[in-house]
Amino acid sequence: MSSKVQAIRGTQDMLGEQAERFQAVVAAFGRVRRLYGFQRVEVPVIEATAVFARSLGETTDVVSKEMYSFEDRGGEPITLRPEFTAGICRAFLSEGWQQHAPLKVAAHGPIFRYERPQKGRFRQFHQLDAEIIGSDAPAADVELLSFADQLLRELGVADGVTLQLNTLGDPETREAWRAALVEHFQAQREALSEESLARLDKNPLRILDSKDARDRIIADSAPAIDDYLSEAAANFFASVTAGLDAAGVAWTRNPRLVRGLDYYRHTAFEFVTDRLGAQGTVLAGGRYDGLIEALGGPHTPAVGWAAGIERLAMLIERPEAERIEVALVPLGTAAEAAALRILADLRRSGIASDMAFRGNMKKRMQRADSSGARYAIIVGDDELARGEVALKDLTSGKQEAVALDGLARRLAATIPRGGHSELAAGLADHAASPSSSTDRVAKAS
RNA sequence: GCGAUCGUAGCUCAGCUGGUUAGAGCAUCGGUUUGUGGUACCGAGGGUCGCGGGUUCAAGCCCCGUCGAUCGCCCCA
Repeated sequence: MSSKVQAIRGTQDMLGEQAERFQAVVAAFGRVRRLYGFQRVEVPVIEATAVFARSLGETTDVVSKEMYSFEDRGGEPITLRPEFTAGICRAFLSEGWQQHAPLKVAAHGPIFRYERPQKGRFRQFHQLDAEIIGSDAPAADVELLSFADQLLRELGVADGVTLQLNTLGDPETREAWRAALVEHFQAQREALSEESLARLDKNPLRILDSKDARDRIIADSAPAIDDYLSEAAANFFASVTAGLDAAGVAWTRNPRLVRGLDYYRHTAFEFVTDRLGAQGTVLAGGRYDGLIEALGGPHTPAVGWAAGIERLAMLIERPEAERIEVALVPLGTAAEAAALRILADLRRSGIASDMAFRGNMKKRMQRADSSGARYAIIVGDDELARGEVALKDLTSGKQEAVALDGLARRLAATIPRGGHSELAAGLADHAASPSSSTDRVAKAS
């Protein structure tokens, strides 16, 4: 294999079921996004490295070791986006989108991180992303979390997933708590793991979610943020949780859920599953009121989340495979020309169809069958002479002669329009029953 | 960056303590007189056993390296 071309480590090629799962996640995101009034936004995959370096704080491991950075031919430092948020905030500033604040936007696409691949973790992966920029209201947090919650419900993964919620408070709260934590850990530093000793200098909050048993005892007895919350911060968090309760979004408090970077304020959350090993976080986000300032903009409060498409795709029920409705089976050269005409008519009428044009009739019928089509249209010289075709129902095996004239129109009336009306079909499914799509999968399998 | 396990046909795997021309199922392609699919039967193609080196009379099997995969650690914006 060494002489053959191969995919870059940590990238993936998807076909068939994998691609269908991926597409199902994106389609659900698109539907729910519209229900919540989030506009679709498109931003570049590449940005000036400074966009991410400044938003992430220049020094961290994240910036120095885990970004795909390079110089372009003009010598400009460029980075493949390691997240959506910084790029969207940059666009918010450089495109003058402040005039639209508060701005509700959603995006999805490839994300790059130079990491060791493992389960549900790739170097090129894909995220869904939602942001509300320019609102300091707790209602924005609630809105965003409701969106996330409904998305996971519609994907059918909500049952195995819990929303863990915490507050990091306002800057004063955060500083006071951080100082108390450092003091607490310093006092017992001999008992900490080596990793946590390093964290003590770099990122003390992270000791709270250490997996090491030695750290756990110390972390569990660490001071809780609740004792340091300012009145304003406490009120903010209370509004968020009350809003979630009112909206019927289930949550649990996780006082050890933290974010390392200073621009995070108030709400932090993760939707977590136990079904993906060490990579159990399926959707995560929080309030980042300090980020836009870090990019050189005016103080602009904002909240957002991102979710890994691949991880969600692994969790959902297998989606129904895409298939065509009608397969044409022409017999002979004259018939093939006629069949091409019929095929074009069907497709223009919105009926997904294809043609089997190789092999003898048996092979062609086999191909028609394995395409998953509901009908086969058999076009032979006999039929053509009479101005008809044979329409065979591949489920029942019944076959009848049908006039060529108006064939596409007749079929269009009985066959649901397929292919390019996925969004409408999805909405219809949802209206009928939230679980209808999984029901169909169950029946099909 | 670190550790563990793994790497045989497109896919899932078999290949006994190292011993002739490396197998199966599925898939693909063709055939059972180009007019009828889901079954059945016959046949074909497809592998320098990830790659490189070493040990040996002999390596798919043992050793080293390398690349890749998987799972975990670190990290997780």
